[in-house]
Amino acid sequence: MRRKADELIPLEISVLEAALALERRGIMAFHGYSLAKVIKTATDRRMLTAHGTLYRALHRLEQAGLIEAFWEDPTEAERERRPRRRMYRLAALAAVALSRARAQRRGTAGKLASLDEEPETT
Amino acid sequence: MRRKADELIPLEISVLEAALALERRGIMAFHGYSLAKVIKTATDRRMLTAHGTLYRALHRLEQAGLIEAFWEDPTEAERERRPRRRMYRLAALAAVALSRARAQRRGTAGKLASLDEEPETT
DNA sequence: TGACAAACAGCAGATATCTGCTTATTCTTC
DNA sequence: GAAGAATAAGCAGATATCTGCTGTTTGTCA
Repeated sequence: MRRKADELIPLEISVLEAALALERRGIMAFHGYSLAKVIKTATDRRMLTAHGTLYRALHRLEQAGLIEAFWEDPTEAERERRPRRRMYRLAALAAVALSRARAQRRGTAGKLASLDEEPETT
Repeated sequence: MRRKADELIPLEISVLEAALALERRGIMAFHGYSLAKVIKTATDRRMLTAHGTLYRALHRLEQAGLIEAFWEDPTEAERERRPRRRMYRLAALAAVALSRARAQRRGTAGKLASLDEEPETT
């Protein structure tokens, strides 16, 4: 695909917008799997048939400095008897990058803003 | 199935024998997934189609005090980019229980002793 | 001996994350 | 405008552990 430096592709914009929406609801950290579920329901049909695409997008965003990653407290995962989550938080740069990206390609993404309404984010 | 108190069923015997064999090779701790791989190759045909059976057997053995469980160091899992393992170690009681069980039902299990030879235990 | 209850076996899938391979798309350069 | 290079998307499956449900086996008791 070869991208222009400093640009965001639709999936990345979607991730950032979803994170922003969560932040507005007071949820300051998210993880890949929850995002995948949100995206699957928000953008109806099959997307991310395998989750690899999403996780790779998260890695890219992390590398770009737009999100910050950290592993959740292992005792929490133990207590809830599930695999440990890698948590993400929006970085300060994200808002700027997002508005710039939105200005460039408007209308391409934005389907995930719908999670402003619904609860249920696990 | 309803079992007599203090008895071991074949799968449990297999697990303990596999653990004992590993111990003799100097490997003092094992985890469920590795055991599943060993069992799958040692007892040729399909066994443990789903791994649930094995994990439940491990829980039983833990409850019976024959193995001791602990979660591996999370930094290790991070470093190797894989889920955290729940490690098991034979308890002191295991040897006694095993020989008693072997005396009771001899010839029923024992297929896993073959891992005395092969390396490759991850 | 037959019925019942308890517990195991097997099936299916959830929870999370990650990687290798192939295919499709897009940018750049000529 | 076509070719070539880089990178994302999609497919498939590995790595680990766990749970709910159904079916099967076995010990016990009448």
